[in-house]
Amino acid sequence: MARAELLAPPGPKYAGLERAAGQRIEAVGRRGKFLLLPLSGGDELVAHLGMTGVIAPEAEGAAPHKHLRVRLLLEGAAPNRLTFVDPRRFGRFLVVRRGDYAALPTLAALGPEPLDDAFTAERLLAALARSRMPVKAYLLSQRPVAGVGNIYADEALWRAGVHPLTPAAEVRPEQAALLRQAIREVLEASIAAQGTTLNDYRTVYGEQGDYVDQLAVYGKAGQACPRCGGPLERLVVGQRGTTYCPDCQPLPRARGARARRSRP
DNA sequence: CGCATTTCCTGGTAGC
DNA sequence: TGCTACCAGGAAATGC
Repeated sequence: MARAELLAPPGPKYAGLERAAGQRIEAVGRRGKFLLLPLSGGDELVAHLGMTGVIAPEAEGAAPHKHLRVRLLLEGAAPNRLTFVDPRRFGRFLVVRRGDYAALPTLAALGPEPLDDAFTAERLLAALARSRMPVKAYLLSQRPVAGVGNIYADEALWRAGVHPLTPAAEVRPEQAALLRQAIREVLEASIAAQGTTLNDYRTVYGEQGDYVDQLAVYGKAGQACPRCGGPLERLVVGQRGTTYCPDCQPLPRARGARARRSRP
């Protein structure tokens, strides 16, 4: 590419872009929610869309987007300008030495790809055994498995019948197997539907994702559980809004808890 | 090191 | 209409 232009205030989210000039984009890869584009000079462009980021070609002759943060000037015939637009600036778009993820600790410690064969029930169980966090919060950390965000965590936990507050280390082996399968099914179905468009998300072709029509619980507190018909409830887990079915996703009785007699 | 808390950001919406 | 207040959340920074 000829150059990477930074249109946002400089900062760690947009580090190293000046080094991209003159390097060829050699591939387009992905790990979890991170896009990885190795560059010919030994660097790597790392992008994360956050919640509202969009990577798309820039229309000829149009005014720059209000929230344009980065513009890549590519060589060759138009369309040869690729933009990163990100209203809320939760996204990242930076250049690092290839494979050097010191500035991206979540990427450095990312769990297995959910659709890889390596993501087995046994591996998930072993990962969960290492944490005392609520299972949902631990899933969101990206460490037991890559790529599961707030929407898909709620959907998968509901499918597996696992309460989001279950301590990760107390998830039973059979629950881990159900959860692993549920994560894979939810992600595969969402990919087939081109993702979940709540407000902003668009595919690279500008299309909305239709998985929103298949959501069972996310954002549906107070509505009927599709499985049992009871009311879905809302919690906050790991600072994130969480919807679940109290009947289909029972919290296991705390280990070592004493039986307590209610006052007559 | 593990985990809880705080921070970053803007658009949308509720309430007055 | 215009104002304030608040909420949404992925990952990093900070604080124990």
